[in-house]
Amino acid sequence: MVVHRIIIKAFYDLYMNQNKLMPKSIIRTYSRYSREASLLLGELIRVARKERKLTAQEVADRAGISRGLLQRIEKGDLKCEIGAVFEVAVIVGVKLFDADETTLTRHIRQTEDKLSLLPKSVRRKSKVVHDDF
Amino acid sequence: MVVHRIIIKAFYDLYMNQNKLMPKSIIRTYSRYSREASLLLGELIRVARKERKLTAQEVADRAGISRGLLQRIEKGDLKCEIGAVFEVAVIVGVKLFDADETTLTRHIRQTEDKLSLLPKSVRRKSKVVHDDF
DNA sequence: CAATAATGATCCATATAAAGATCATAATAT
DNA sequence: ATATTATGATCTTTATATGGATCATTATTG
Repeated sequence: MVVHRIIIKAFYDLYMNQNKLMPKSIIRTYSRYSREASLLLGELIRVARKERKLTAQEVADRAGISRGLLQRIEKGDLKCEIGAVFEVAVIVGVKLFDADETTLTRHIRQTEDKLSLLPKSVRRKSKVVHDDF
Repeated sequence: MVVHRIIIKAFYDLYMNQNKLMPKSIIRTYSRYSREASLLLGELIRVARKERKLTAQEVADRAGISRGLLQRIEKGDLKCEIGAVFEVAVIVGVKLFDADETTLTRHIRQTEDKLSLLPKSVRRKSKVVHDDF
C-alpha cells in the first residue's frame, strides 16, 4: 500500500514543519582552547593511523563507526561522541592522559580519594555579607 | 485548532512506529581503556569544580549546556559531545594534554609537519604476494 | 533542628549526530 | 601512463543525545 505511506509521510512532514518555523536551534560556541585540543587529538589520530598503514575504512570498521564519522574525528570536529573519539584513539594507539591502562586505573582511585574529601555539594553563601555602611 | 494537532500527531506517531518495528539500534561497545579515560576526565572535572566552589548549575550555564548533560559528563558518560566535555574542562580549569594554549598550538604545528611527511593515502598491498607453492 | 539549596534521577519532545549511499577527485602501485 | 583504490564531500534517513521540566533525596548553613 504505497499510497498509505505517502499520505502518512505527508502528515509526518506537516507535523515536523509546524514546529520547524522556529527551530530554536542550539548554536554552540567553543573556546579556542577546546577547538585546538580537539584538532590536535584528531591530527594525532590521523598520524598514528597512517604510521600503522591503516585505511580510514579499516579503522572505522574496527571502531564500529562509519568512515564519515572517522573523517570528522580526524578533522577535530567537536560535535562527535567522545566515546567514538576515544575508541578510535585506542585502536590506532594514541594514548589518552599519556597513560597506560594500569596508570589510568591508579589515577582514578587517587581522584576518587580526593573527591571523597570534598563537600558533597557546593553551597553558595546564602546571604551577602550584609554590607552595612 | 487543537484537534488538528492531535490528529497530525497521531499520524506522526504512526509514521514513526512503522519503522520502529526493527529499531536497528546501534549498540556501541567501548573498550575498558576508553571507559576509564572518560571516567577519569569526568572525575577530574568534578573535583576541579568543587575545589573552585562552583555549583553544577553555574558551570552548566557558563558552558551553555544543561545541568543534566554536565551530570553525565562528570559521570564519564561516553555518549556526550566531545565539544561539551572539553568546554567544561576548560571552564573548571582541567588542562587537556597537560598543555596550555601556547603549548597546544606548538604541538599542532609539530603534528602537521609530521603529517605532511606521511603518504596522503594508505595503500593496501593490492595483491597478495602470490603464494606459489 | 529547621530551612533551603544542591544534587540525582527520570520523563518527553525535539534538535541533531551518525549511518549509508553516491559522486568526484586525488594518490598510489604496477 | 593507467588502473585502481583511498579519500573528500554532500545528501537523505534514522537513531539518539540534549534541553527542560519535575520530583525526591541529600547536604549544608544558620
